[in-house]
Amino acid sequence: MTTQVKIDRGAGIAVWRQISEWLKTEIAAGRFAEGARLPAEADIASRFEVNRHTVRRAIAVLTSEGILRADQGRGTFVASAPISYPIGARTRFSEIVSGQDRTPSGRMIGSSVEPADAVIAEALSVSAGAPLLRIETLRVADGTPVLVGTSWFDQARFPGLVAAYAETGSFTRALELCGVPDYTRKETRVTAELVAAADAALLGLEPGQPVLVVESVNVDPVDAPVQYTRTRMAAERIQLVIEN
Amino acid sequence: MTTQVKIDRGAGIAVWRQISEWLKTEIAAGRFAEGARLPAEADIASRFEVNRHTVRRAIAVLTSEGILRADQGRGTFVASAPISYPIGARTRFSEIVSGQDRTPSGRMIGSSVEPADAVIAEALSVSAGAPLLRIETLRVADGTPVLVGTSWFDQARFPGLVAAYAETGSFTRALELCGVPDYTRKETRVTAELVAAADAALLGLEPGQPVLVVESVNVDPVDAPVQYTRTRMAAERIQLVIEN
DNA sequence: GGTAATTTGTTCGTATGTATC
DNA sequence: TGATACATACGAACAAATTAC
Repeated sequence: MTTQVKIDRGAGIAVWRQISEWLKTEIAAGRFAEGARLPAEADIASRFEVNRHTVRRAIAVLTSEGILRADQGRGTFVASAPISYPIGARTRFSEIVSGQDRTPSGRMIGSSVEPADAVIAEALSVSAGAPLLRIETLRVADGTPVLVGTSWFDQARFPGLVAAYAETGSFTRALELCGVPDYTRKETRVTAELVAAADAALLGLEPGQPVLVVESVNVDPVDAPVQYTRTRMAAERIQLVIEN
Repeated sequence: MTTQVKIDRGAGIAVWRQISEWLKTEIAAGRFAEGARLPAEADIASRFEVNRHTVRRAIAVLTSEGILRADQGRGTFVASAPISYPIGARTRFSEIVSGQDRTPSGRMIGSSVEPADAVIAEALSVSAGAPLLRIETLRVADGTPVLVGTSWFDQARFPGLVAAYAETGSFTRALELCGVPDYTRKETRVTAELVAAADAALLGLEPGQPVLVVESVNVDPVDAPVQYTRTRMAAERIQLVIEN
């Protein structure tokens, strides 16, 4: 049963908007399944007796909202549902992703040693200017890049961390090797920004798209700060979930 | 004492980037206080012996990051720190804002009755298509618009809610009048999007700026869903804080 | 209230360095 | 080596908004 919707011209609502609303409700109602291909633009156009450009405009706004995904030459598809990313004391990327029947992976983009700026020094309880390890990582779920993260560690405390991370590919295990048996997330701050050029390339995002920026501090069992992380997440592919 | 910094040409780092880093560290070090006016572009340009365009580019990246704020004719200012918005079971806008020595206010933008779409019906445990009250609000802190929220309620359960909200200006008190003595936040989902045109006008944002989108469900003391809210927050003015 | 000075915003044009093929 | 594309940097002039006198 497809809802019979007519275009209402001269109703003060642009035709492209009426079509985009129709598409939205069809998708929300599940009549176009996740990942399904939409009818060709020409078919939608003839169904509503409008020009194909009108349909294109309707589709364009939904792609910019991340609801649709248009691949040149292949067609337009209902975007896959965003990954739900629970924010809690024991957030671990790989566990979250595998819990949603997706395959996680990740790799180190780079690492360096740099002096602590005022904000990070405060968060890690080191003096400003103290040398910090910086590790840049890219996390992927089911082949789609989802987030890039920058983590800072006190170099004096964890001299062997970069090697340990390069070997294990996991902060949890790398920190174990460096004598931190467990860690928990203490505070999390969330904002949104426009994607930086370098991140856009890594995440496969168009410039001008929004990213969620999550800054958090991980502490060891005795509550000493261990890791400061700034994560940029492709907003259209992820949804943070806070349970109360 | 202002740090003496020289521009290093031919060092592989663009001049505009060196200036933007310099500005960033000056601000982080507190040498330009929050709300303070920066030297005029022309002055910074002559201080570093570069073109004004070069300074403008440095300033542009910092405005896009929300660190600076440029007003034509007035000058360029260090942006005020974002409001910290704790997400918890008892989140109340007015308490959060007054707790940070800012003056909260708000007004109702509009209200209507509309049939429940699939997602909201599920969240509010009503059948799809059931009539819902939709209330649109704008929240302001210290004269700056911070967020626009759309809330949905089951009309059958709260027929007098719009009037109660219009009178009290508070969901807490309006729900009290409708027989809900207290409510708590059950689940919160966070994403980011580009601001919609209508919201941009309300929030005083440029089109193309990111907004944090927070969707949440409030439940009454017996855990029945009462209110579904979709809030759009000016990302540059707010920071969500999740304590663990 | 009017005017000039100040400051950011916009649009031309020109030249140079850098990376890629 | 040359051709090309792109980002960077400079210069000049003017528009638009705000402030100071």
